[in-house]
Amino acid sequence: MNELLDTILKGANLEPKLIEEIQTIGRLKKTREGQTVISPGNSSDEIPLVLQGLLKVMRQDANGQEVFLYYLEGGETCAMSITCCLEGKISAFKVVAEEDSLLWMIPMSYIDPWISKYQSFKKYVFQAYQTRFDELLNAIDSVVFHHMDKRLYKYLLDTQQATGSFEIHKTHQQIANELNTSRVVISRLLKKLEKEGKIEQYRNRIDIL
DNA sequence: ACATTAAGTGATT
DNA sequence: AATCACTTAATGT
Repeated sequence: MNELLDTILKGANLEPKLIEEIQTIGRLKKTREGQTVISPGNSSDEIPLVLQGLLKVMRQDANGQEVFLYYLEGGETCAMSITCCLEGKISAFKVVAEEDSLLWMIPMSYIDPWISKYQSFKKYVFQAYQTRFDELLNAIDSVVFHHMDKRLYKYLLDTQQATGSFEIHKTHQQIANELNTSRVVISRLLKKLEKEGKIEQYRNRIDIL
């Protein structure tokens, strides 16, 4: 029934037996743009694997302040939520659909057994984790050294990469919220990027050159 | 034409 | 880099 899932699993170098298990055990979930997939607190007992579309992973603090962390694209799964669920802890992450997306939801309870049972799954998880870890280190650097300009530019490039479009349809205010800064700062930095010839600006829209 | 929302700017901390 | 106060520009009704 699901060719998408098929091609994604085949591309991930997983054992045929595991692929079978994933196909029989998971369930398909459709999310509309803007819909929350995982929110901190209500510990969902399922891990999303992105089949199609785009998920946005954010960190949320006690005051409800949100910071953009990274995107999850097709074939990717949330390494954070996997490690969280292994520890039985509630995730402090929020995952929101950035576009209408198709997800394959896998019950948490299967994750741990699969890791011990399947070498390929262990590799898959660790690889996902490694990638995120490297990214987070970079993110920390940017925050600590107050490089908002670099953070912003990286955010733009990430968005372009993830959506596959050179047009970003967001307001300065929305971007400011994602990076946890003020609109004024974003406006100024975008202006700078525009002067440097890296972007073009319109209302509700930024083009990456 | 008027109201609303988005974006630009100078001054200040 | 953040905030304030204010201006200008774009859009909706």
